[in-house]
Amino acid sequence: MPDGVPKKPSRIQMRNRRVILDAALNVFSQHGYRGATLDQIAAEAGLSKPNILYYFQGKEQIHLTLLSQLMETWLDPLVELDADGDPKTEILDYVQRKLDMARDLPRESRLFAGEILQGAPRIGPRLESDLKPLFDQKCAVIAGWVKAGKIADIDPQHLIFSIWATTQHYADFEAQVTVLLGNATGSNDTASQHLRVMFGKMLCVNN
Amino acid sequence: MPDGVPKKPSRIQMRNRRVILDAALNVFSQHGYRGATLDQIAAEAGLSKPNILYYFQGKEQIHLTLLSQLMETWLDPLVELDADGDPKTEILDYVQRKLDMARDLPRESRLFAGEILQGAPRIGPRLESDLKPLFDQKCAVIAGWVKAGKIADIDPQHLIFSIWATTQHYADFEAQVTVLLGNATGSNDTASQHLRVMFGKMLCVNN
DNA sequence: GAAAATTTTTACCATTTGGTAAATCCACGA
DNA sequence: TCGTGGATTTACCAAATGGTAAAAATTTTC
Repeated sequence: MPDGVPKKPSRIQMRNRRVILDAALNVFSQHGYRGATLDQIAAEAGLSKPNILYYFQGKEQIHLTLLSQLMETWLDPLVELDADGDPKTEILDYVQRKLDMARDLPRESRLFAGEILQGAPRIGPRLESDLKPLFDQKCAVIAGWVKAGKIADIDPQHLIFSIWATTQHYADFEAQVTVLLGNATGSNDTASQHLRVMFGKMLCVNN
Repeated sequence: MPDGVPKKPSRIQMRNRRVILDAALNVFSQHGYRGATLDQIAAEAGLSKPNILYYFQGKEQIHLTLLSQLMETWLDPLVELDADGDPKTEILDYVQRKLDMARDLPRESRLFAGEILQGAPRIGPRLESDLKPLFDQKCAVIAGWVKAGKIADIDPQHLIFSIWATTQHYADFEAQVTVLLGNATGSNDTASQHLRVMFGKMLCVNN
């Protein structure tokens, strides 16, 4: 059986892979792909550099692994958008899920933002193969709601862009947001409330 | 006069500084601070690396110079927001100016986004000193409009965040937008129309 | 408990990168 | 046209960086 079953990873392999990926997520999300170094990742993971390269083929593979894992998580909230649900509720719930994700997974949000910002040099293909089909499908769903007069006449594509932009903003531009809000108050769900009002009014059929 | 007047720069100095900064903007906006190299900048500028270091003290100074110059341009559209104008018009025009800037200066938008994404390590102080006062002032203006019942009851801070996020999205996430829109049609002002409708409905007092 | 397999460390290496010193080139005013 | 000061190149350098080979340590298996 010269190449058949990849052999299941040992406990120690599982643990160290997780530790390395978590450390790499910290470093990559903060410094970008080129700004991150294997030494930093190794230090953060509490392992030696050669030991890291025992678990991953190289720097690029670590980055790619992170992006791949992230892609699934990233699409989840949109997958859940249900064509058979109440249109306004479905969209507002989607906004909330996206905002929750930016809150709970800011490192992932920044990792993704950094990759796209640089022209998606590594994840580009998966945008086409994974993201675009889902995007087109959900745009069609929303277009159906518009045509049926269930929500206001709005361009589905740009609606989704606006949802992404406004929700991810709180993770990706956190440094700026923190400065401007004075980060004193528990302004946590002020954003949630604002976005709920904003998209709520936008979808309203009257006026 | 051992240190008084800095002496006015020659034509060749003016030209080369501009050339270098333009090249650096290309490289920094595409690869981030650490991802950019002096060799890349030199190649892009058509100069040798030591020659670049003849005009700037180092890599960091080039980056800082770009960010400083950018800061002014960046704040301009918000400065123009007039407390004495028609509230809805003022805000919608501001959205349009921001969107125009994302269209005309995508490199600058990405440079800024990259810096903030990494925690604003170099421009942080100027967020406090330059951006925050202006932000607070304009928030007060908008809050006044809200209190006077001239626009809907909306949180000024988060309104501005939403405007920044949605407009800059088209520059910062261009790689993604291009994939998802199929970049075929002249979808240039579809975004403008969408944002106009979106923020227009949001500010509407009725309902 | 010894052999086999896996994991970790030590000691490197080639390349890249930001930066410097000094020699050379060149424009331009006297 | 010649000298002078600014502009440019050549030849480097030390540190950092991604990565490797092989020995040593450790765990697992029989």
